[in-house]
Amino acid sequence: MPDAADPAPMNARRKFRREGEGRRRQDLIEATLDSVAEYGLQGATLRTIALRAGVTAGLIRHYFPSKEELLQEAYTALVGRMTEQAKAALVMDDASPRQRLAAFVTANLSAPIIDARVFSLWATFLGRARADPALARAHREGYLGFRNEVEAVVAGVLAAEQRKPDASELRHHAIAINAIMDGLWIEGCLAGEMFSLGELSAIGIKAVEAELGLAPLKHDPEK
Amino acid sequence: MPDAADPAPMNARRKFRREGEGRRRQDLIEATLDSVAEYGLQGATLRTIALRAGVTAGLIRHYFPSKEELLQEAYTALVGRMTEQAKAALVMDDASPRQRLAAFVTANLSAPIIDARVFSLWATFLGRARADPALARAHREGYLGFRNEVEAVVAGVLAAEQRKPDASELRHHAIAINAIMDGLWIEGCLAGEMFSLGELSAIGIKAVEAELGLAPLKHDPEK
DNA sequence: GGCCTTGTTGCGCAAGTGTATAAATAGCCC
DNA sequence: GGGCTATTTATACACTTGCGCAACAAGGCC
Repeated sequence: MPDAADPAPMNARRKFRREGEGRRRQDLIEATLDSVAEYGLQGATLRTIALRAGVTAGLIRHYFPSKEELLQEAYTALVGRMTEQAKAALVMDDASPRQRLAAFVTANLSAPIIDARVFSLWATFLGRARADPALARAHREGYLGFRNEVEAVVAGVLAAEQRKPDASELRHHAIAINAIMDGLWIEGCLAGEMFSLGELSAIGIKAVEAELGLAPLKHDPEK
Repeated sequence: MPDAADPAPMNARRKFRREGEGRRRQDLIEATLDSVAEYGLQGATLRTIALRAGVTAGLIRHYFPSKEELLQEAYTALVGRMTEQAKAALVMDDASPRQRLAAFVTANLSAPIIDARVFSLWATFLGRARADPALARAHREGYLGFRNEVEAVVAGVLAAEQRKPDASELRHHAIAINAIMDGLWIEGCLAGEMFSLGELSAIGIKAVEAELGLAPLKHDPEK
């Protein structure tokens, strides 16, 4: 039976469910971030992304006019989530400024902010910032926003210590502390198993307090 | 005259010069780094790289068995050059330990180490470290090597101050100082125009000295 | 100067890419 | 329950990619 030309409905069309636009877009963005983290920008093809999202490639075009726009939105979502998590550690109103600072440092040097997948995404996208002004701008805004948060926390700590830093001094402290946290974040993401639990936080807190010239408070809480 | 089947030698074959293997490989690696920095890993195609190196794409296969090996060697070359430059600032034997430390910090926060192109490459490759064990290992070795340099310099400074830190304390200092320099390096590469000349070095030196608990030496060199 | 090695070119190929578009069907409205 | 429409699938297409291969010529050697 060579060419049976079987008209039987053996080739059934794939079943599918309709989803709301918000849900689909969110799923596609998440699948995009997953694919980029795993395969890089080159390996994150539309077909790979669609497969991970559980749809077919053509559908992506229905929600995003081009692949570039999808990547753009995915990066925006990533940056937004990162800054949101970072700031979340600051909503402890009943603590002393110094305690807030320590908690801020610790939060940014622990899960879920210390995360190899997020670091891969951060590095992958940032590698293209030099050639992509939109990426560069998105990063710049996120960076300055974060640094301003740091500066505000530092100002609170110094005020509680009766110190009156001028704007330049405050800016330098914020830049340095931001650098400390960035550097430790990278080390934690890339080689987390090299550090014992809480070690990075301890190093970070000590370094930040040294930068600010805070006397190390030991077992004696009374000065 | 439709199909003149012109056998005339109008299609001249491209002229070329033979180069030594070392020179060609080096040129190809440089062209690869340029392409990756400009177009990303996705845009750095064999044809793009060959064009920049002034050869045809096929030749690359003659020196590198696959594109992946070419990228691998390019990254190795990049890391090697970076660490080499970083260590170059340490070859000043006639300086005090503290001066050596300051010079080390300054060198790592100035050109040519502060460089947007190098940062793009660093980030691009590191973004794939999670999925590529070879990249991860290359980075790990470079990082540990650099941190050991830092630790050695720190040990020298503290010894000159009559201080006897234990291994754990020394390690923590090295991790923190490494983080400070990494963080400031990133900020300088990504947004160099936001900082005045020498500002990053000044911030870095102050932060490092604060981390080590060194008294800020002002106009009075005598203690 | 002619030969011989091999660095180098030029072209082809199969696989995979993003995009375009027509056909189908899921699910809401009445 | 029967249409209507927008979501989703499926397929086609032009193009690029990394790689393979055979012809070619540059330049050292005798």
